[in-house]
Amino acid sequence: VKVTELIWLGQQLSRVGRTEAVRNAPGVAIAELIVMGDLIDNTPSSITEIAERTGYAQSRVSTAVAQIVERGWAETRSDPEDGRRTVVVVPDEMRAASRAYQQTSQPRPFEEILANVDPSRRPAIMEALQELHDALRQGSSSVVVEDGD
Amino acid sequence: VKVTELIWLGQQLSRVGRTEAVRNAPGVAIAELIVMGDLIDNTPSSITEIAERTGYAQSRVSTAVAQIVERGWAETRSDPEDGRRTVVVVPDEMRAASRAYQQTSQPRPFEEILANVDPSRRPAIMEALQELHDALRQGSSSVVVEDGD
DNA sequence: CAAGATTGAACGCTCAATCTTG
DNA sequence: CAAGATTGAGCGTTCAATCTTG
Repeated sequence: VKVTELIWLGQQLSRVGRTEAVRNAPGVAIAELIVMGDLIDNTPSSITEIAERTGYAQSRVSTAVAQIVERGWAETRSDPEDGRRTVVVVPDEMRAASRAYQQTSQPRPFEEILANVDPSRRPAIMEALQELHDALRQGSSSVVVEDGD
Repeated sequence: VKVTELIWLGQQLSRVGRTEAVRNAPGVAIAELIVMGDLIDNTPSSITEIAERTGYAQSRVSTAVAQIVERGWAETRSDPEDGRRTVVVVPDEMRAASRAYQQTSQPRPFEEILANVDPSRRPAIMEALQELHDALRQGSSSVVVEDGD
């Protein structure tokens, strides 16, 4: 894999995902969805923590969280131990909704990505993507919420 | 893999690659490098063909090619069969230089990506990325040049 | 007419700086 | 002082429209 291939591949993957996201949630910025996904998988977090995990700039996370709260998808509270920190809390209903969504419209973008892949190889590819995702995320020291149904 | 995870993963992959590319080729736009990589792997192509394969907008490819030619990395010729078409030709020396480059500085960005991956799984992950790349590219009907040394 | 060049608006992001406030 | 909000400049890209030219 060449460096340009890596860049290109990354662009295509996020492009396909982005197209799907825009279809399902028109008018919602991608950064908001990424932040929501991050919040769903983690314990209540400060702006800085979210920025570190997602890789977005602090200013971007700050505005994204503001929009998320405006949408009623999460709440912000003051950290009782450090009043300066804004802790973003996502209600469990959102986690449940997210899980429900996964089961219905999961296939679409992955079908597109795997269209030209040998069917017998598809599970291995998906598994590799998941591992890669988890490993990269781990690099940002995230704490995964074991989200018991 | 959730849709937001797909988008995030894609962003990280291209971000890591982009950082490496900027380090090695400061002042060169990413789109130029992607187009160069595309040209190296394909027979001489028109602007439209490059745009279809890379997924970049026609206007972006047009300006990127202009800059590439200015750098002396490729030449444009008129298609003898259709004077309207601009055929972009990359000299074999560039292919050789690209290959030489692969062998030297290949490791860097992939080290970073695979840092938190179980070492025994790394070959499988890299293989999966290559397959995925080739499959997605195939979707844009590219003609790979068998680049005999 | 179709291929490509060119240009300008819009978008989303980063970066950097500044302001507010525990 | 540090966390976060806010704002503006800069960058790269898409989109859409227009112009040029075989």
